[in-house]
Amino acid sequence: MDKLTYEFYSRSSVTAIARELLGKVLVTNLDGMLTSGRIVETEAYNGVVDKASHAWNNRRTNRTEIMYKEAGHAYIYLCYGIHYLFNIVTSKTETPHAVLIRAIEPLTGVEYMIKRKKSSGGGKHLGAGPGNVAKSLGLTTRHTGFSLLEDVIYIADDGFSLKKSQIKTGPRIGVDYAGDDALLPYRFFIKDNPWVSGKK
DNA sequence: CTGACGATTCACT
DNA sequence: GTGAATCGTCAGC
Repeated sequence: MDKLTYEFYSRSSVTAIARELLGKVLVTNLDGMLTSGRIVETEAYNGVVDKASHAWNNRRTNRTEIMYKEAGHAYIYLCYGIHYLFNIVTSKTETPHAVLIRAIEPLTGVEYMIKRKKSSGGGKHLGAGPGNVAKSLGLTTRHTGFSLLEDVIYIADDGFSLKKSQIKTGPRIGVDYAGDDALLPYRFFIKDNPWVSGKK
């Protein structure tokens, strides 16, 4: 499997990157447990001009600083005090674009994913929804700043390809506070894939 | 220092 | 469909 490169992540179109991440394989090798899943749903966050982004209006804080760094880093943060959400930093340094991984189809290490979830193991809860993705793969805020160009957390192309007709777009989920920007078609997912989270 | 709240999930009615 | 869980972050004082 070919690992995605800095050239892939550093392009200026965050929406193109989010679309092209569909079908790729997200791999983590943490605590001696190798787990991976095929990406089936993503969302793009378009930096300073996107009200739904943490970096909207060039907001810089300790938390968002990682988004201003170079492409190919992991940005993971705690949401609602309970769930970790996994993002990939893209574009050039000082341009805080990011792609949120919303759902995966589990491939390897499924037994570890069930163990990580402890309660109510198995089923669609393993990969559908951004909180579940991070949970199953063992990702927490500790992993913010990790480089996806190394071997602990990375995304690879295993040759799986999608037809254009299999890729669907829609408005992002859970960002109603962003006004008009909540309507942008920045959510990308694979048509008819059972692992896509389908709330709201 | 304080208080409000979120790129969510799940159990329960 | 509704609401609780739960805590780091951020703005304001």
